[in-house]
Amino acid sequence: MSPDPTRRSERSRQAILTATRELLFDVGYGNLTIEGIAHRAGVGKQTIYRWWPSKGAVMFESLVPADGPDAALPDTGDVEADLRTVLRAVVEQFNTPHLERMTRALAIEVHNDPVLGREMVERLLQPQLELTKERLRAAQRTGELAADLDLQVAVELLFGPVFHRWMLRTAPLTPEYADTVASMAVAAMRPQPARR
Amino acid sequence: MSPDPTRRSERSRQAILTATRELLFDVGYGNLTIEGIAHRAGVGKQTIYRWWPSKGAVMFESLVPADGPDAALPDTGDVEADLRTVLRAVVEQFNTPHLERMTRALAIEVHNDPVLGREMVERLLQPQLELTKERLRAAQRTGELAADLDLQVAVELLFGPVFHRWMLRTAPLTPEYADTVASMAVAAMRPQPARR
Amino acid sequence: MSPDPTRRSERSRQAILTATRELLFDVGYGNLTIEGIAHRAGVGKQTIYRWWPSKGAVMFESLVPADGPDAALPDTGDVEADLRTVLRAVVEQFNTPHLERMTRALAIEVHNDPVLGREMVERLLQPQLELTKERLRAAQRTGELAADLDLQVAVELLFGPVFHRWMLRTAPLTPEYADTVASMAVAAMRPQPARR
Amino acid sequence: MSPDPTRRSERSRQAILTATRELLFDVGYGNLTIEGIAHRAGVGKQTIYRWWPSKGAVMFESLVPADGPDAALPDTGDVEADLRTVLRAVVEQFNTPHLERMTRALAIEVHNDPVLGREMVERLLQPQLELTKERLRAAQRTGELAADLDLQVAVELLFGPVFHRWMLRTAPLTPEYADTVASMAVAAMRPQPARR
DNA sequence: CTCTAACCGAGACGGTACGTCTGGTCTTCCG
DNA sequence: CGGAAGACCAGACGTACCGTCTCGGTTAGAG
Repeated sequence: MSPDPTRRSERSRQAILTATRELLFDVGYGNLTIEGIAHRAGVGKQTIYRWWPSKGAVMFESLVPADGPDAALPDTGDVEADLRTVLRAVVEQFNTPHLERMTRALAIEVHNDPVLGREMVERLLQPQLELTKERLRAAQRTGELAADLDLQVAVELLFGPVFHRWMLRTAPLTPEYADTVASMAVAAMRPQPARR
Repeated sequence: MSPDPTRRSERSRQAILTATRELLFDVGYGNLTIEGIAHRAGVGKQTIYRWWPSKGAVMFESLVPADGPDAALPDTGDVEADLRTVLRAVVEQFNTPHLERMTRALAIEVHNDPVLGREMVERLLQPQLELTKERLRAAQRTGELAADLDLQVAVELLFGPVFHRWMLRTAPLTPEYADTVASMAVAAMRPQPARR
Repeated sequence: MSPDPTRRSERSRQAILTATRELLFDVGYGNLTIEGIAHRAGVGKQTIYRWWPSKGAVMFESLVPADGPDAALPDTGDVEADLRTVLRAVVEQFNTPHLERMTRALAIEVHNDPVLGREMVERLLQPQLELTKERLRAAQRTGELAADLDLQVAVELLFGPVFHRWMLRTAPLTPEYADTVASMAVAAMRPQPARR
Repeated sequence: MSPDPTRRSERSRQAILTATRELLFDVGYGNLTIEGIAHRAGVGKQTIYRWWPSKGAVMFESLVPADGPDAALPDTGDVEADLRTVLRAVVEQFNTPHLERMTRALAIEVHNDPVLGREMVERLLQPQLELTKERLRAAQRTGELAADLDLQVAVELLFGPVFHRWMLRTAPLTPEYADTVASMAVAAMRPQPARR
């Protein structure tokens, strides 16, 4: 029924993924076409349709990192400082033009196609969030952060504001902004003293 | 050069905007076409192209509320409670299927077209954020919140986590989640005691 | 439903028919493509599909003569001589390379598509046969040919052998062959003396 | 270089020819594809390309009769009667739907591919014509027909009209028509008395 | 009775063309 | 003269086949 993966040409696969990445930079996601990818990759259209169900799926796979195992976050003993470092990195990534293009393309596909979107989030985003959660867990153990903190909420408190500003372009994404968000989020995550 | 707006047929304009809204629900943004809108509205394509520069612009205008002046947020004297109410309303809106569809369509267009996106944000989002900021200002005056709080950061701390979870579908958007986010954000916004 | 012929662009129509004729000569019927016609004519594919149901229909229309009213056959008073003239003309036409190409293309379409084939035969062939029948009728009136001759059979007796040899390439099509066929066919069409 | 015929799988060969014949009836020549044949025959495409140069060649071979040596024509002593029998048989064959389909497929290929066409004519048609010529020769010996009759012309005079009517569908192919053509053709072939 | 070369089924590959759909522009005619 | 209607050029869509090319797995004849 579905094609035999052992017969698949790795050569063509790589050419398609590379061409997709290049075209994404050159012409943008809105002008990305299957025909364009096939032509640039020197490949028949059917070879794309045989292995991917949609344009979004090709783009997604073309952007999945070759995934060496993600390095753990730094742990200086000061969780707030470490999270500032993380958020500054995120902000920098959002400010890098070609990474921004790619990320917006992914975001559009997340909105367009829930199924594919879920996979993108799981494969591209969750591993990053997981690293952050790991650092937060360590901070819980040292008592820097509240023991009963919901870690999923915590990462959203950290990254949500940055996403919001990036997506909606309501203000510039600066390193200082990253610091502010990190500080405030950590403030909310610390063990709350008497209050309550 | 550009068409004379006094000659414009209000009848056609309304038909186009209504047809756009209906099609957005029926077929989704990805399958929304200018031809489809023209046909459903009983209008020539040229009439659309004459008055709007792009598909996104038509959609945007079709979704702009008839804008009675937005009511101010409630002020019970307890800013945290009031913000919980606000976030619960946002969550409910994100959980209403046809509003979700519309919002995702807008989000896609924000990513696609920065110029149009800016306008959308200004006309549809900023007024809502402004109301929230107003409530926060009141809370600053009563001393509930820190006097030096950056209000733009504050609203992002409130709405960012909800956007993040909605956009990426990482976990269900529940009223309890709204409460948690509101509480934590407010915790970060209160005057910080000795610390610092 | 079907397109409004009053809106039709005569410019495009002529460009398409001309391009079709040229391509028929250049690349042959087997390599004639709709895309090729559209490109050569500087026309969108849809403009072809809007007005013609098939490749054969375009080709057919491109080959229909601008039809000034066909001149009558010569009448020298000697029907056999006149028919030799006619058959020699047919043979010459079959021996002209680009006319042969066109005629074989038409023949293929006659076999392929009975409906279109019928129309081709009626519009392209029948008028020629009718002229011949007219000449035969005159010969019947002068007593040269049998009064009870079935004219449809008569024209088939004249042209059938030539078609046969042309189609099947069983032997060269020479003027002498035309003469022989004309003579024998006329012999069969003359009033048969005692016999009967 | 070219494949070793001793290794050829007779099983596959037969499966291909059978599948071709079946598909010719089922879907028609225009919709006959190599892939379809391969699939129906349970055979790889390469096995077809290895042994035949073109679709037409496969079809041709699939239609070549198993050729027991063709029986001679009847000889009742009355050449006109015998030829009526022959032409009635031809007419009947043209009126048999699946034989008609096959014959039109062959005709198309004759027009398309002169080289293959020549082979088709030689292998499928000429043997039949030869039998007819043999009968005509016998009639020449008995004096029924003119001694100087060109036999190639003679068979074309007999079969040409029938081909013409069949190909162009200008009128129904009836047994009476066969009789008429036979009678007139024979009239033209008899020794011409004084006339000329 | 192996060994090995060729054929075999299968089907992926780079391509071409199909017929359809939509985008954005241009043209015609109606009110 | 604006607007409905829709034809126009352009070109991407996803599908069907083309003819070539691997891939293992028989299979048959030479050693």
